[in-house]
Amino acid sequence: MTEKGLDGFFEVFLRKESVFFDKKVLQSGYIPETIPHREEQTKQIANILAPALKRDKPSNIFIYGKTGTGKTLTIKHTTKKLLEIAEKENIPIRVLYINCKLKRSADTEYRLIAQLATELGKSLPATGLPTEEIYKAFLRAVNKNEQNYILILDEIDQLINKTGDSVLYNLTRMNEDTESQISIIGISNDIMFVDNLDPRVRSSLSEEEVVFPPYNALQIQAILKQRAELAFNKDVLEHGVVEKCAAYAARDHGDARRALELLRVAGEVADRKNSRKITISHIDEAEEKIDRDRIIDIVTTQPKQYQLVLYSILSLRKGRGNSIFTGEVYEIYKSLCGKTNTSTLTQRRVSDIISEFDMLGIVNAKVISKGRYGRTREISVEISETVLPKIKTILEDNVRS
DNA sequence: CCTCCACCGGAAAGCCGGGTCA
DNA sequence: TGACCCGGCTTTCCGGTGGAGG
Repeated sequence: MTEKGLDGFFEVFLRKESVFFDKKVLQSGYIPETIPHREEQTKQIANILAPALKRDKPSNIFIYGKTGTGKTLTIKHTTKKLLEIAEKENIPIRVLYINCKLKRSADTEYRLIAQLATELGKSLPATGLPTEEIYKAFLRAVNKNEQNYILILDEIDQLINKTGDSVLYNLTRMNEDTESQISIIGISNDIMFVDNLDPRVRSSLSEEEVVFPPYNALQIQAILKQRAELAFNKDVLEHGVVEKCAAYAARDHGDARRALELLRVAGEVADRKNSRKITISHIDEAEEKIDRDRIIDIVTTQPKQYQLVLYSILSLRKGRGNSIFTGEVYEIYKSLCGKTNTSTLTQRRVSDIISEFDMLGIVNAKVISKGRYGRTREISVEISETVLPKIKTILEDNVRS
């Protein structure tokens, strides 16, 4: 494209009609004014938190529900309203929201507490100090201005599974050492999570419990309609589009986030095709695109050793059907390491890497017994045929360099 | 019914690179 | 500078095991 052409391109782009009126509405950070089909939960949470306005300590809350059931949204919405009132009436309440899954920021005990302290204005080194020191700093920050603190720990199960429940124990016990009041709201999408907790921690964390059931197809439709109204220009949605989006999402446990993403991407597809309407076939394309992007993203961001392992699996796949075993993979992997001058990991480690691929859903590995011939994992590739060639080229390039 | 394969997968410990502090 | 801390990645060690074949 020549420079002139590029100017033209941008100009055309600017003038081009879009199906979107306000795309933000479909993005994940958007908090709508009302949350359909969550009235019950909103009310419960509001009831529990309200005492904070009278300077009492609200009970700790444990919230659970599958992904995309509106947990985070509802909590944010409710606390936002609470804060508005508090501000108007001059009541000191501080809400701290932490997502425990965020890598390198709140996924260990040290980092979580450091993050909390940082939010309260203490700047702390990201590493180096004893954990106890970090607690003290946090406590000092909390004590500095006496008030009610509401601590929201999103995806708390991730944190606890990794680091054990001592963090929660320490946090719940902190109230004894301070004049301020700290309430904890734990959000989890694993229902079993509480059962594995230390009984003391469990009883104090789940003084109150709020459950978010999955949405059904009709509810998802309502949500989509509410957002579509704001996000799109008039009359761009072809008949049946919302219904189809909802159906996709309802198919696996009513994940509203996915439904919204699907709708957004479908809009982008329509835009790219200069279509002034979003049609049902755009939905299909969007679904495929989301799937493809996800896998490519996962694969390309893996470290080199992982890519070597995956490449070994893929090269074993052709030729024979779906029965690849750990031992074979390891053999190929070893020779690949030799060829590319990479340090070779132990089989134990490679075995873990295969499990991780399994969890990411790009491979299916189940343990089987071949009787006399030992026990191993039977590995099959879960990448759809349409993306495989692309993945392979990416891997080949990366593996070589 | 027993054996024994070829791994699985938990626990612990080591190494490294990030850092603090006196 | 050296003692010490945290966290991520690996290695070492090792007990455990489903089921085909004897």
